[in-house]
Amino acid sequence: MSTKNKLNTIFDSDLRHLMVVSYFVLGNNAVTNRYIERRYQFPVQAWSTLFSIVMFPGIRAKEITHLFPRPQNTISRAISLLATRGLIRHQTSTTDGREKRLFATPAGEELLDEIRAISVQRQDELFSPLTDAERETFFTLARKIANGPKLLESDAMPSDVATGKERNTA
Amino acid sequence: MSTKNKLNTIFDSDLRHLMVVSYFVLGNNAVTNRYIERRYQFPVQAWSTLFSIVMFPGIRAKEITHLFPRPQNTISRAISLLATRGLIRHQTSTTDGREKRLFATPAGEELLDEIRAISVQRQDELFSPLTDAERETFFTLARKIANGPKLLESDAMPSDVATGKERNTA
DNA sequence: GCTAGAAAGATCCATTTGGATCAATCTTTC
DNA sequence: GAAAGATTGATCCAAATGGATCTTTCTAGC
Repeated sequence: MSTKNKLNTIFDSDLRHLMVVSYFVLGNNAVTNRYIERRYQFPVQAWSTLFSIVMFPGIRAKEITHLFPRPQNTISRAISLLATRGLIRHQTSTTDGREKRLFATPAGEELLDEIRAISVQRQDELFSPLTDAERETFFTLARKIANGPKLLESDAMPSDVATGKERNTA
Repeated sequence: MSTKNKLNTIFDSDLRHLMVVSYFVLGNNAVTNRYIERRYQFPVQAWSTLFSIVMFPGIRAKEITHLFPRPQNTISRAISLLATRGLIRHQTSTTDGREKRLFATPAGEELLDEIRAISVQRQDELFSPLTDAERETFFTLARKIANGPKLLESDAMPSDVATGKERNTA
């Protein structure tokens, strides 16, 4: 049985909906992450962070973790890397001394434009098997899933599950 | 502007197709990975690997990297972890001494059944915003994308791009 | 049947990761 | 207005990651 047939078998199984999305996103991430890291010498979350800051000048680090679901320290590190490179600057909020408002520098905006253009090309490439109408259908459905209440809070896989270790001693 | 509105703005941008999928997969992965690691004390790729082995008895490590696009050493480590736990066994191929054929033990099959049942529940939960018909439409389109020729080989983001460092010295 | 090259899988090691903790600041309650 | 608790973002550190390399085995060409 060839690898292609094995993939088809998986995509016929009871977990097919989850598997097919995992597969294409894992595959796409491998391509995207390698490219961004090699070409720009920073992790992909630095690009996500820069994107957030250019789109929403004055955004706070905490909010970025909600736009791109990554751990807080990951975003924190991306911010300090971008600041070191002179791509963003931060200024402490006047109303709350804990908050740091983030802004892109001209160099940051310029770099974002470049990466963004390449990403649009990548998007076209990735979705090229679909017609325009199909892309919109896919997008509409994906957006419904993204808005679902159980995306980040699961009953099936609760975040406070007892660990294997604890279960053994119980 | 609230975080919810920011998300909607992103989902209205030129990168919306990529962003919406990234968003829901990153979110789902956070939930799934944390659960599997906490509950079973192994990384999520160990479950992917066990799944592959139960589905396809005698599969080789190399093939698993094509079913779940992860680096080769990641799968190699998952295999040795599963073997240590007594969940799988390997036997060197009679026709090729380099190949190790992988098989699940009864304990491995039992564990897979358990995780698989939970994963099906998680799948239902994640896709609950869609009707059954919408789920099938989404699946059909996602499968087309997964089968696309540019998934793992990109023109927009080629794997042999010159690094930032090299470009500076050129 | 010998040698050069390719392929499978294990291992090495510098770097990254993310849960946990910490310091600073703000809010609430009495 | 003092103390307890919550929130933001930085930092710590043990563990995981993944590119590169190594070993073993197979294959091709002569």
